[in-house]
Amino acid sequence: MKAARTPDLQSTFRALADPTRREILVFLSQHESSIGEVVDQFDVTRGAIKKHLVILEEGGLISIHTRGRERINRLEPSALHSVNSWLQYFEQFWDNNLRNLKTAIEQRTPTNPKRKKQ
Amino acid sequence: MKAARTPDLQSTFRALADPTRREILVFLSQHESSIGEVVDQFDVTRGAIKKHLVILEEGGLISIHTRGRERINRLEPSALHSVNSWLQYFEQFWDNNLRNLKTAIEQRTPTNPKRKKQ
DNA sequence: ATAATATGGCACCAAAAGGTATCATGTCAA
DNA sequence: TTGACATGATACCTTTTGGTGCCATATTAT
Repeated sequence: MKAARTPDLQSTFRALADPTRREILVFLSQHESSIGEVVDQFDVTRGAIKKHLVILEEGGLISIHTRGRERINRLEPSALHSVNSWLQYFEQFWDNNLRNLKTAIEQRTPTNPKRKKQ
Repeated sequence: MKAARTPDLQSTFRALADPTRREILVFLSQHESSIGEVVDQFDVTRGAIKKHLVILEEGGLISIHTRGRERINRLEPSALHSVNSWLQYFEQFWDNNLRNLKTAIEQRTPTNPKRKKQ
């Protein structure tokens, strides 16, 4: 019994880097689909879609289930959790950024001679 | 006057897809740095780091400011906002997923002591 | 001015990525 | 059984990517 392997962050980010794959995810969020149904939505060959689906599965973003002669592709949104966690680290900075944005905007003078050298 | 151009989602996702670039972002979150200072942190040549920084800038994730003969690279966490927004669409699904996960987990061998938060 | 420093730019390279076409295999329906 | 259907698996191609090395240019320190 193969447990849904936990993908590393890299394979998930890699899977998300392609626009077609992100569109596939949106499509699958609306209804799980066979490969053929996915192919019908995009202007590339089945071979290309197949590759995308494999990469999405490697990234943990979908799961593929056999149903007769079809393979049903289902969104696995929990894989986005690790991405979200990674992003959350930066939230503190973008909060600061929003706070400082107002003062920083017109103040283009290099008032930051921070020079840390060990 | 060139406003900080709003990068499209694709260039941001693309910038995030490389592990070295993600590490650079973490490094820059701690202190803005010249190119040379970034180079010192990684085991690749300056040319490679330079390319990474350009891609990060294209993704809106950093800004590059000239200071004398140096180029100061500064984290621009606000670019992560668009990524975050994209992810948020899927939150509804992964909430469902969490809800179903609980029942799924209880029917299986506890292989994953991960806490769910939120 | 001159040398050291910091970076830009370019040519080049191997590997990965995205895509196609083709053939093979498993499954369903008649 | 047999053909149609859905997919798997390859081989192949082109472009992109991540990387290197080298030379040019702009600043800074002496």
